[in-house]
Amino acid sequence: MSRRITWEDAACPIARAADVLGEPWTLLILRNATAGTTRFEDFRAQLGIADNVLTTRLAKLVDRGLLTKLPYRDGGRTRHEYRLTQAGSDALPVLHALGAWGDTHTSSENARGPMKLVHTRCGRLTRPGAKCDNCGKPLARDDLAWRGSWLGDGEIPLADPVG
Amino acid sequence: MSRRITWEDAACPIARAADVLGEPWTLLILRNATAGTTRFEDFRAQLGIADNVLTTRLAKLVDRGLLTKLPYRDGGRTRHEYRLTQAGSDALPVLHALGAWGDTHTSSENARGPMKLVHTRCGRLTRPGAKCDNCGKPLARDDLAWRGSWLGDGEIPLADPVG
DNA sequence: GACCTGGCTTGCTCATTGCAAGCTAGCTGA
DNA sequence: TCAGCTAGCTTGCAATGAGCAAGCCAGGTC
Repeated sequence: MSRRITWEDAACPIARAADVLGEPWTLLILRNATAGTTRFEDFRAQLGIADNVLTTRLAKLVDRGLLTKLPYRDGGRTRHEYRLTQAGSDALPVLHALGAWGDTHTSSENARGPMKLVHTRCGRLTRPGAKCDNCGKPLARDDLAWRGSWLGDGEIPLADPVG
Repeated sequence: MSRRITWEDAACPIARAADVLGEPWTLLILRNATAGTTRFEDFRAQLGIADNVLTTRLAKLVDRGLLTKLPYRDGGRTRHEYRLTQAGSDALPVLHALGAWGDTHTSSENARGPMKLVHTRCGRLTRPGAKCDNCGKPLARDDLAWRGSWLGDGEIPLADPVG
């Protein structure tokens, strides 16, 4: 027997979080969802993930409540998109903590400087946290954007959760 | 071919971090190392991880600089222990972010309340951050302890990095 | 000398991954 | 009308990875 262990019912919240977020691909799917990706095909193309793995990962994220599957109109037909829920958008501090660690303790030839967080209300860079480093106002998710690194040179607003 | 993808050289720091931290078991090994576990046998017993998987995970963590392998005296003989490096201890915000998410968005019959962070200098609970919520002093790693959840009722000081 | 203990390694089996191909509903184009 | 396309899956196959059990080895103790 060799079924992979689950920590879904662990006493430790870190273990329960790692049960979803600690699988290969999941953190990157969440990263891209936070940057606004919603569609199967776009996740596939952006990540280079295999279709069947993407299918199972998206299903698990929906099952655990981080994403929700919503119908949308594409021309005259109905398709589905995966949108962040509140729980999914609440994983943002995890992504920022990972990004900070990665910036400090890893390097890559392909990296073009660290990933930056922009407070669009004042237009300046800030660290993640309760308030903007620059203007001191509370950092609402709607006023945040990512810049640099894998994103190219553009500024990417953080996706709103549904609901 | 089916070799698992590596994000070691990705442009994105989140991806580079996820390359190490996003593997099954790795976050839990780091959690236990932060709580003071240093020896192969203790990791094995505490986590219930298979020996060969533990071997490969520890090796990768050493290779990526999160742990270091140090000799120590056991009776008259030399053994080895795995100690957190600075890079390994800098992953603490990742663990706290995961814990916070897990506390908020997952539940378990086995959970006995959330995991808490104690500022041992003032003896009160605080949230992770730059300063203690209670006494306002800067939160040094040496003054922090975990309490509750998977740890039982005791208070566990956070392991010091070597170096 | 027999046994123990910590830290691996090896061998086996099943699960998961990567890849490629196929499938389906509903569109577009001719 | 009918081939072709597209998004989103599903299926099949080969290779890697996980879980388990057993074995190995050095340096102890009994």
